[in-house]
Amino acid sequence: MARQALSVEIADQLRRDILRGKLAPGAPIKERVLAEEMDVSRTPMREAIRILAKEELVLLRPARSPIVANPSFNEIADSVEVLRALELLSGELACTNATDAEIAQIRALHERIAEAYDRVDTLDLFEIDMQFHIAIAQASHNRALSDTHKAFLARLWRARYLSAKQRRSRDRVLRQHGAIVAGLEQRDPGLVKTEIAAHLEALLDNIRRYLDAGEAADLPEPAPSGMAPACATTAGERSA
Amino acid sequence: MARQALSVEIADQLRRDILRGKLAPGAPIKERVLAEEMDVSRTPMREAIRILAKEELVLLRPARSPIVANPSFNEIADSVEVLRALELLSGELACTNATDAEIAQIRALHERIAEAYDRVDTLDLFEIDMQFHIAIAQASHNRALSDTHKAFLARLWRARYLSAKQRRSRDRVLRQHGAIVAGLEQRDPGLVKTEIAAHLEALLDNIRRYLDAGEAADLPEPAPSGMAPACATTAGERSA
DNA sequence: CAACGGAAAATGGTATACCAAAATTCCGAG
DNA sequence: CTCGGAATTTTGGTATACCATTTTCCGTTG
Repeated sequence: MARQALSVEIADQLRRDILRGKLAPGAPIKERVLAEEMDVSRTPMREAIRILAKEELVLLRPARSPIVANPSFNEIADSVEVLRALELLSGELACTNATDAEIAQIRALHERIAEAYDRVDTLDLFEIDMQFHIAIAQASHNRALSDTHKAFLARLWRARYLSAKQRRSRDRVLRQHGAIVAGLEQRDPGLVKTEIAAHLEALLDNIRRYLDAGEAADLPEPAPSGMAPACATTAGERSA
Repeated sequence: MARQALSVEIADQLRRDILRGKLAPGAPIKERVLAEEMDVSRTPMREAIRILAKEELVLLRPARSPIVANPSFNEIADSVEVLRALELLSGELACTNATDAEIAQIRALHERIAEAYDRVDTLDLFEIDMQFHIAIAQASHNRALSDTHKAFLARLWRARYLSAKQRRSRDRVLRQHGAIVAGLEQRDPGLVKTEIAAHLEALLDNIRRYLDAGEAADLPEPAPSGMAPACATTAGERSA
């Protein structure tokens, strides 16, 4: 028996396509078409779509094609607010529960980010950044917390990725990461929480700036109603 | 087109069965058998199981029957800790964002609980209690928050239900609910947060007490139908 | 008698066929 | 030329059949 792989694999692929922009926000997800393209049957494709729906990367509409989520800034801000609460709790718990080895690993990730910052592709850098934040959540030794935190990170993946792509805050990011690590090493919840809050505040600022710029420059391509043809276009681009 | 109903309906039914104890913690969920029993095909049954898995009411195991979740006290405590963070944020935001009408509705629910406390079935009372807490989260006007909060409430449904069934804390519950409502009416985040924290602290105490008593009295009743050996085995592994 | 091995049954994952509702298209009336 | 409605097409939901792996249990063997 294939170890529960196919639908998960499909979900991973779809997620990548969404984040890379191959499937634009607002574009419909036609399970039949995508299943054909990926050469799988509709059943695992359906499951994959459900997985992404649970991550809020796609929106399920009753009796309609699911569409790629296209959250407004306010919706993103709401998610960031929840993420902040989760990360603050993570930081606090990690100060108590993390092992020295875990903290050392978090520092290692921080240094890996610093070392790679100007060297690697944004997406790769972004992956390491995700690991950094996930590692902190896991250091809380609270599975419910780290899982939920991970889910929100996934949900905000696109927004965070677009923010990271700007690369306008190298120094700030590294400084804040460093401060968080230092706070963990000193087991100082206050310090950790302060820095995490500042970090997320800056993230939100970055996203706001990007969306403002994007609106002016037609970046977020709203695709509200007239995207029926856009659908075909996007689907066509997909195979390219 | 059936409005995406069947799998959701099945999920609701399964959830009820789980919470009512018809499907004991640790019992395997055989999609074929259950589909037969409910007279539906395996496809929507599968989806229903995934829905419940996402709520962490059932555990998906690779290449094995899913089983009804049987969280340890520590796992429940972890979830409650996250729930607390979510409810604290909800309360704080609700003080700023809630409309007067929403707060009035929350008060109405509180009074309905007080009125019904000694009159109705535990499960019914519990439903109203859920509505009360959900209403507060929704009053935050943060969809990501209220949705996540709702998910955790669902995840903790069984533990909270078992706690509520004891009915040992009528006065405390009503007093705390009243204080939360008062805090909202005064738009006093400090008061609201204090009371919510106390409320959840008490919940956790209640759950701990129940589980302690249950362990002594063999409460986690083994599976009713013929899957006794598998149930015992799995449950044993789980807690280990 | 216990331990091991293999055949058979059971089970979850996948593919496909069918159905009903919704969206779209197309034709005819005004 | 426009508008309305019916037929067609499209699409998601459901049922069922098939496959691969896992589990179970019995017979063999040391």
